[in-house]
Amino acid sequence: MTAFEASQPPRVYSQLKPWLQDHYRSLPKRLQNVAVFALHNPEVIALNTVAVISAQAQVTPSTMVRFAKSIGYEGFTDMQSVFQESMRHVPQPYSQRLTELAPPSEFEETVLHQFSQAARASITRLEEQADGQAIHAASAQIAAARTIYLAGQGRAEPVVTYLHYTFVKLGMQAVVLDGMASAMADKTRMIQPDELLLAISFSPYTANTRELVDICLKAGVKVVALTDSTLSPIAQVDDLHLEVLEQEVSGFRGLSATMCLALCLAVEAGKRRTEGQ
Amino acid sequence: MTAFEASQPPRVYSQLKPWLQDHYRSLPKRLQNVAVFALHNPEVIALNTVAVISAQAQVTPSTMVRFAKSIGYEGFTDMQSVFQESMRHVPQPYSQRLTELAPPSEFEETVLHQFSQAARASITRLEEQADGQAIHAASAQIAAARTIYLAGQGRAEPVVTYLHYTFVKLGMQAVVLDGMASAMADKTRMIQPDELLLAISFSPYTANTRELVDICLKAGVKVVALTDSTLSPIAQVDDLHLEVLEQEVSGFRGLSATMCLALCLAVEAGKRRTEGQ
DNA sequence: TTTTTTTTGAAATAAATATTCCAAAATTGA
DNA sequence: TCAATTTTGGAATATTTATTTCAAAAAAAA
Repeated sequence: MTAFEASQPPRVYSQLKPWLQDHYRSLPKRLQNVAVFALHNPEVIALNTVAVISAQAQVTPSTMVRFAKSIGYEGFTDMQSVFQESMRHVPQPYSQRLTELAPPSEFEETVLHQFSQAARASITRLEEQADGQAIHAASAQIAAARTIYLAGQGRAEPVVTYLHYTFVKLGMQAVVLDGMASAMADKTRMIQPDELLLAISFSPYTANTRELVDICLKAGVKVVALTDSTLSPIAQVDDLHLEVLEQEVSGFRGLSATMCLALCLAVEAGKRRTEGQ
Repeated sequence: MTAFEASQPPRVYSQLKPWLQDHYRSLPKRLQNVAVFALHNPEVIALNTVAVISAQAQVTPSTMVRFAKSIGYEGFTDMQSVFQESMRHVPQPYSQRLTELAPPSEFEETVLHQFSQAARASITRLEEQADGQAIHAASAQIAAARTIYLAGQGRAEPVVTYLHYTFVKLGMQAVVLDGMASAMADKTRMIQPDELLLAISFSPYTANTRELVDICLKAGVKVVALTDSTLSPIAQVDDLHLEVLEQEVSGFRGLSATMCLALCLAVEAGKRRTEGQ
């Protein structure tokens, strides 16, 4: 028994978060990991057995029980009941919320509401209209490439950053093409035929990225493009391109659907590579 | 064993309802009651033990088990797993059985589907749980700042990039803090009291960003933090922080909801500034 | 470094939970 | 009505699941 015997642990999920936050720092490393896991996966804790949960959290069952006790509960079972409580009376997912139809009474539409709806609609649209074949082919080419070069500016740059992060995490070699326009062109000319350019470009289109695509195509380097419409200059050329269109809200376009597609593409490619195919 | 040995019972909740309706009339009276109870209280079945459930349904535990068997399941435990499935927001990749509904179509679409669903769920969660007051206060502080400094590494870096892009587009001065840890600290020490640090940090947490936050707080510089949970080291300090949690799919977290919140924050701040308030 | 303390995982144990069995009750068919 | 059949509940059993224990490993202190 370590501590926290004085005050009782919370019996409702909403109070559990601050409680955990208070005690987090005084926990050992492994138990801190469990704390993070618990807050991030409440539904897993609510619905599974210690064995299953601890496997997912990458700890042993003992650690799971220990965690429950060290934050004040009688045991795992006791703690689990609090997580289960959070799932009761929760609006069920199978009650399909029609995205566009949402706001019933609340006349006051918050900005967050607007952007959320736009994001959800964009993702739904991506899901429905995405070219499965194209994603298939693109991930295969990415998986086959020795090095992945990433190009994109402006609104596409966060996508490049995210893809770079994800590829590296997956153990794939990825390089971001940045710097001055001329320097980027120079770097691009060094790309080998067994490597690949993944170009991301959105409206308003900059000539720069198109230029890099042209250089690669001339040199026989494979190119995969990610754009917001076939009107994009880099989709003109007859090569592999994926399309994702973000819904606009008062002149602003988000990146929610784009990020979703990017992650999907990266993971798919990573999977393909580890499968050796 | 009474019947239904020929065709297998459904493994997903959505198919369970019609299945139950089909077999309802051929069940004994007491088991019919249980069937009605099950359809009306799926969450009770998902979250409790036979003893508790059968008490609520006003039958004995034996009857509960018999019911599960008579509609084709191996036992109560087997049937319960189907009810639990209905409560998970995202179909778990670890879920053993893809047997029943495993789509013979393209596998790629399934992966996209998973990530899309996770993204939508995350956005919905953000919308429901977001602290409107906190967003309000954060955007006000950002609007008031002469210059906005952005810090974030790893998975947070794309968010930094996107915010920088958006702020600049809105005509607000924004600076990305990057480079070596020591250089970042030096830059941070130059931040003035009428400026602001917008720090983004996700699990697994790096000490670095926390350090920058500490420097600012000591110097009396306003800090707004964006994290994935209150366990984040930068949420520990008593200052303004926003929370956004991305649903995980086979170990990968997207950025869809985060990007949505980031855009919201930036636009809200921009609006506030042009309104001169 | 060495010692002491804390933390951790594997195996053993305890507790609970689901399942089976069987006799009693209810239902059905003559 | 009475016998045959089905259905049901309670108790016994088997299985699963949580918990505890203890020695090894790791971390902290000396």
